[in-house]
Amino acid sequence: MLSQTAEYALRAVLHLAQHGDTRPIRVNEMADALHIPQNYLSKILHQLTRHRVLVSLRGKAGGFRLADRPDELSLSAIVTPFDRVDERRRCLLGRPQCSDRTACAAHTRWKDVADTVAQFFRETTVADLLEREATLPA
Amino acid sequence: MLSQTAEYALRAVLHLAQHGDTRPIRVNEMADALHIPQNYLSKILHQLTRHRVLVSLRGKAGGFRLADRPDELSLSAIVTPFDRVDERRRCLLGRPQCSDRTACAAHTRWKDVADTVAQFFRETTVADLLEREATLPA
DNA sequence: TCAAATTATCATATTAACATGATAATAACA
DNA sequence: TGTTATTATCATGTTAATATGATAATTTGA
Repeated sequence: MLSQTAEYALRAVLHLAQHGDTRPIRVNEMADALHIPQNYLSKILHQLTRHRVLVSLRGKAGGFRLADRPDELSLSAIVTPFDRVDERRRCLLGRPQCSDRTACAAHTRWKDVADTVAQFFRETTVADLLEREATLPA
Repeated sequence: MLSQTAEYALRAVLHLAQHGDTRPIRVNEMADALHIPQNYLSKILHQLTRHRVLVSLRGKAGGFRLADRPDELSLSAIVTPFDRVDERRRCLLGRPQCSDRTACAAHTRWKDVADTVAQFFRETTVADLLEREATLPA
């Protein structure tokens, strides 16, 4: 469903939301904690910074922080720099438009499914992902 | 959502369902009609034959036919040799099991979304895809 | 002002998906 | 029985995603 890269991005942002409220978190901290290749993660975090999902701080005591509150940050914002999960192609068969004579029953049903997926990413926030983590039994 | 390969498979099977009821259809016919590379399509059709979705006939007047009636053939059967859309990983974050303390609200919602997708492929048949093609205005 | 710690960037390697080209195996039929 | 048309298979090439390694730029603080 998601590329490796987008999944890394999600996991990294989630880590920041959980641990980054008092100080910036360094790439290598995250890479170690999440088992993601360090230089690869570095580029992903840089991308997220360019898309204003994160803020980066260089030099000593540097690292990354969330640019916004977790409840303001949708999964879509995190993922679209890598996977464009919103402008996902609607037609299962890759036909340019589904309004021609191929707009069959199944195509309509497929559009519903694709919309469900897109809506999930648009409407779910990082805060939603964290919400229950603490309250469930370990 | 689907790999290029799986999409080719779907389109080829659909073509067979529409045109293959009287005689087998050759690879090059399909490749031309659907704009799919011929040798690549050849391997895809071979795979589908090994998975008993198609039947192949060699030699003169050879080609491919559906192994079953269109209403017996699920999209899942066509796609899983290439994309395993059914045993899709449930956890968005790639965590091995979602029953641990990360089984948050959003994870549950994600599982619903993933199930919706899986169900679509399981329950939609080739016949469903064809159903309305003829009855809609061109 | 310089050393250390960090992100940013450049160059390259690896792997898998996608694709092409050529040949072998098989079946039909003149 | 041999020729032709077809699928099956083997070998190779291309491209994009993933990953690694090295260096530059920036910031902090001694």
